[in-house]
Amino acid sequence: MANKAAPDAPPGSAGGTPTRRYSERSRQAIFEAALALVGEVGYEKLTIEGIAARAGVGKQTIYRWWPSKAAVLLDAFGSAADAYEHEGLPDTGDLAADLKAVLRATVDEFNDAAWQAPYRALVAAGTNDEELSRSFVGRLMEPGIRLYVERLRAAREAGELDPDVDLRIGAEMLLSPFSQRWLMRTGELTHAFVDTLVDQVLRGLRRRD
Amino acid sequence: MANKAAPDAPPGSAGGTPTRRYSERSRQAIFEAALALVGEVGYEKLTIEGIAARAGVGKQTIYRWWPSKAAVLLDAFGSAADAYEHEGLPDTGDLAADLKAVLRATVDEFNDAAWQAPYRALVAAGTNDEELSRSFVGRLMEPGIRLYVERLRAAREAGELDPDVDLRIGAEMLLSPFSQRWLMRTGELTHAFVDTLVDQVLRGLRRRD
DNA sequence: TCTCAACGAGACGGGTCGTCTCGATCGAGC
DNA sequence: GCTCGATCGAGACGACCCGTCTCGTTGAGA
Repeated sequence: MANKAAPDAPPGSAGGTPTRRYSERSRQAIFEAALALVGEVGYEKLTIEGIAARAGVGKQTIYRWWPSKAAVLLDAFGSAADAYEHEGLPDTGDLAADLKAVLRATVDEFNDAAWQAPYRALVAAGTNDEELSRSFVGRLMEPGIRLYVERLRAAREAGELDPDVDLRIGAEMLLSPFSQRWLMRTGELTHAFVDTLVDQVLRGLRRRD
Repeated sequence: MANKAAPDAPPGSAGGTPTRRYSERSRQAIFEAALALVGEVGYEKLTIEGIAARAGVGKQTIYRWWPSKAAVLLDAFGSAADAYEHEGLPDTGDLAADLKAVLRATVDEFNDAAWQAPYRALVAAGTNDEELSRSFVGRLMEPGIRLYVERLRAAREAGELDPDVDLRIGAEMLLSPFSQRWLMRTGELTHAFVDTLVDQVLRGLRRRD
């Protein structure tokens, strides 16, 4: 079954299909309009008509390629995220320091207002739409989680972590309290918080001497 | 500033204001209609008009008391949740067993379809609406988190946990991976998962011998 | 140069929004 | 019991957005 949230990119990605017609200009205009508008009016008041008008595009052009405003945002966000490809977490040999550095940077990123509106909008939409959330998780979240799992695996193989540790759950112990605080505003997102979190999580994962 | 998501309950709670007029029948009918409808058509297609029609109530009666459909759901959910007051987590002296028992029960509860729609809807709405999310967290989530913090505190005072442990973050290490999996569907919610999670979290919190 | 799908633009019926206006209903105070 | 006034159920109203459907127009592929 085709992933309705990620339609074929018209001219890009040399697929098997002959090729769609021109549209790249409209595509970019739609992404920019969607991201700008969701920041201005919020997700609830974001409309397809509004995006089309702002992008200088016909409504049909949007309806032709995306099934919902959430799908437009997902593509817009994914297109922006693809820009900086993941190159893995740093590995200086000091696991705690590496994790703290990355998570501190992520704190700053998540406290940036420009980021918040579209990202929150996507999570919210995915909460109520299972298919969308699967696309969202698979495209934007899962790769990030795997980076942490891999960094933990390297530490385990270096003898730093207990061999019996469940790496996936270990990564979730690091990331979920973080994203939960941000998403549901159950607590502040500070450098001190991630430092304590990293220390307390690693205490449980480390090999006993 | 008044909490717009939780208007004065008309006849209940003897406040300073003289008293609102009768409405309890309508109030209950609105809650029942809202919860039933959100389960049938989902949050996106839930409308104020629909709730009013189903409850046999004028639209104005809803608009008079609540600012949005999310606020109606929050009150409906809170009113249902107030029914079974929290009486604290079990304390048999075996922390791991107690936590596993409670979290396993919570797994079953969260896998219940009837629960999911309104709860997801509220989280989603709160994601995009800061004030709503603060009401939601304060009224429905924070009390639950505190139960875990208190159970951990009892264990720490019994000498089971390290005295330096941050209880709040400890509780989040237990609960956030859980709710994250449920909310964003990043993984399955099973008894085996919570068992491993509890073991792995407690490994880090326990006092070293 | 010709062809034809995608394009911008916008008309269309249907539905919901939030506000407003009706009598009717009921609690509070006399 | 009677008056008073706020809330009640009901629904009309204009505005907006939905998703579909035409229009000519544009531009890439043959």
